[in-house]
Amino acid sequence: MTTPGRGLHGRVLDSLGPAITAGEYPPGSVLRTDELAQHFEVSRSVMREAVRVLESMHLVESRRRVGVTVRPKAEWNVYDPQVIRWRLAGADRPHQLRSLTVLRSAVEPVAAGLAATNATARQCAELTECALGMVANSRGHRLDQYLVHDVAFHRVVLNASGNEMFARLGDVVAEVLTGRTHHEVMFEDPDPAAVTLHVQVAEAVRAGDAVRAEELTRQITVGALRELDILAP
Amino acid sequence: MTTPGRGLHGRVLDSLGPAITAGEYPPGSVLRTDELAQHFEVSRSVMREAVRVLESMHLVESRRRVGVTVRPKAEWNVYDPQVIRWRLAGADRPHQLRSLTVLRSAVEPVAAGLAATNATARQCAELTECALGMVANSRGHRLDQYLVHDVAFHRVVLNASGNEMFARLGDVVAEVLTGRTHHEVMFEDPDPAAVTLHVQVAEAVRAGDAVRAEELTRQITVGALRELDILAP
DNA sequence: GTGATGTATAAGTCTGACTTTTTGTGCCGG
DNA sequence: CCGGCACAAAAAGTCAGACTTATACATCAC
Repeated sequence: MTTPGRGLHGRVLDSLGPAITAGEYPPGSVLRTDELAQHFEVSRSVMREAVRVLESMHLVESRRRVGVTVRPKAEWNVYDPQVIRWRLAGADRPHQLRSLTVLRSAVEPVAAGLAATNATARQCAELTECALGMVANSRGHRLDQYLVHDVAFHRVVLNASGNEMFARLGDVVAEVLTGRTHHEVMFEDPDPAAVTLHVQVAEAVRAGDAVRAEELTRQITVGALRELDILAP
Repeated sequence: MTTPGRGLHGRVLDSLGPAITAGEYPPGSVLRTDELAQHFEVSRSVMREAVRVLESMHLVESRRRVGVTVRPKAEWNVYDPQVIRWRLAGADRPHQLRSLTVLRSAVEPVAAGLAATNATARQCAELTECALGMVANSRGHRLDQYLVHDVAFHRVVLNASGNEMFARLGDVVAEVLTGRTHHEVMFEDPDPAAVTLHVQVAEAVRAGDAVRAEELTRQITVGALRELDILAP
């Protein structure tokens, strides 16, 4: 699904990044570049590049005469897609999934409202296409195909909003939806009400009805929150 | 305000990062590590570390036998605080400010609603303190002090939401508020209505009234959107 | 035209020596 | 006993150079 680490430093990151985000090295821990290089059997230059990347994600801080110290969780760049993937792959996956779903519930309705006024004809067409694809695969345990269209749907909405910050959350939403399907409720068919809501959102966007698109999307995200027991049913 | 680049590679980034985000090297441009190293008068190792960081921000892609190519804007990690700062310092500052304000308008109301149910007594106290500080400095061209309290206020709300993704947007909001004060309307005193709204939000959060806190904060963000002519007055 | 082969290129890797900053310590004087 | 100052050790930071590897592109055979 995700491109594995390019080059040696990438493979080091694939191993060290998840270890840090998983709390294997608790905040305040001090690592030394030379030891890490030995442990991963790479040269110091490669190790230094890996540390630089971790530093740019605010996962660690490198200081002279001290070493590489792990920063407190609150300072991590939690919007970095790489960090998100590492955390989703780790132990606090459920917690991460909740945080991201709450974020979705704030962003997606507003994005849908903007999409209603900004979407191009092409995007409207894609939207209805995705919605139809969801309908077509909503019964008979065709969850894989359903998921593909669901992800595409939300991606188009975020892109159509015309706001680059929203657009960049497409990957995040994709991860959340995929994670939910593959780990929570992969047995049953999707909620028919949710499917209907997606179709209606597509209609509202096409009709340019911002208020309606926003409200309908809010209902979709409310459903997502309920699934994770963040809201009472 | 922001920590300048630590070490040589940091100084290279301070120069190269803004150049890329400003479009000085348009997407698709190919740079070569050796040339860059010469240009910045640093060794290849230092240059490589800088490129690695840019790569982790998805600003560039490094491929063998090709060089370092600048990626299209749509792929940049626009949530990276460093990238945000670089862009705010550059030419498309107005555009960036708009995008971020729209993001605020989506996130902050929801965050305020959550804060109403999750804020600790300590946080409630801080909130009223900030609000009072805003009131005290809302007249007589004391914009600097007003700004300090305004930033602190929104930071507390985002932290009190209990959602780590929201909390991490504190820096972004701070940049937006600071940017607005220092470049848009720094002559006149702040809108009295906005000041009142902040006080009322503090009250609502303290009272645990989530719906009211959300609605009031929505009014604040609507005001921010109007200021940038994103919404009609 | 298509496919195999070769080659030049730029990134990737490694090593070792050297520099610089910073922390901690220990000595000395007060 | 304490405060400050100088010194030494430790770890990151920097550099230069040699070597390796992947790959785009051109060339050639069919």
